[in-house]
Amino acid sequence: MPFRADDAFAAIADPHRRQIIDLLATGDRTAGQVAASFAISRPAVAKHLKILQDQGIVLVRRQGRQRINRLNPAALKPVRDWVAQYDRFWDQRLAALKRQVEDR
Amino acid sequence: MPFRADDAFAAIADPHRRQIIDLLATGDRTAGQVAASFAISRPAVAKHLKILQDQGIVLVRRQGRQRINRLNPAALKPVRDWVAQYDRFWDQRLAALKRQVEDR
DNA sequence: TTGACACGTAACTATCTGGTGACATATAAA
DNA sequence: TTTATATGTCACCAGATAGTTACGTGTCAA
Repeated sequence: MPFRADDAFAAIADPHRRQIIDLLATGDRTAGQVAASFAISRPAVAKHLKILQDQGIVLVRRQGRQRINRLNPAALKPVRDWVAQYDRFWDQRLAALKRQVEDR
Repeated sequence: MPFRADDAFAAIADPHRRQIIDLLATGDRTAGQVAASFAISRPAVAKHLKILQDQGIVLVRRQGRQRINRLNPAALKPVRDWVAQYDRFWDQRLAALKRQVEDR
């Protein structure tokens, strides 16, 4: 049984999708604008966008015949939290500070 | 051209591999011990371990006929750093503190 | 040396994935 | 209404992935 790519971890596994996220971090973009930034075809980008949308990482609002994509970084929190477990292994000081902040 | 799963992001995309990482975080384990913790076959686990080893996320030392696997969380840093870019979106305060620490 | 054990590595299969081109739909403009 | 634009979606393909069983290799014990 192969695993289903249905979580945030799988969503960010693809380099193109990470690039899309990084691009949207600089500002909202229509699907066409996003596609124009990549060498792959528009349908390929649309698929990536859909996967990101399904995970809530990208939110869409319609504006006329355009669909404006907006980054929702909060959806990355599961990934961030999982990885943050291991912060202490490479940065004790930072982890200690972080715990202080979070426990407050 | 499909993407090659050859980075840390792809390595942690599989739920089994994250479980292996979480298991090794509690202590070193032989390949057999790791395999015993999962419903999938031993070769399947061996493959996952190899992928993690190739990324440096898991280190191996031989001890007689055993191969002891040890977690090397520092190899997760690329993931952590990428995700951390977006910390500020959901926790301004924490991000500010972090920058203070890191810039020092 | 013989056998058991721990482990890695084929070889193979089913399924998922990312990609493409062609087509459908909906909105804006002429 | 007609045409152009923006976008989503379908059908399909090649390659990657995760899983299996079978087998090979090296090490310890009797």
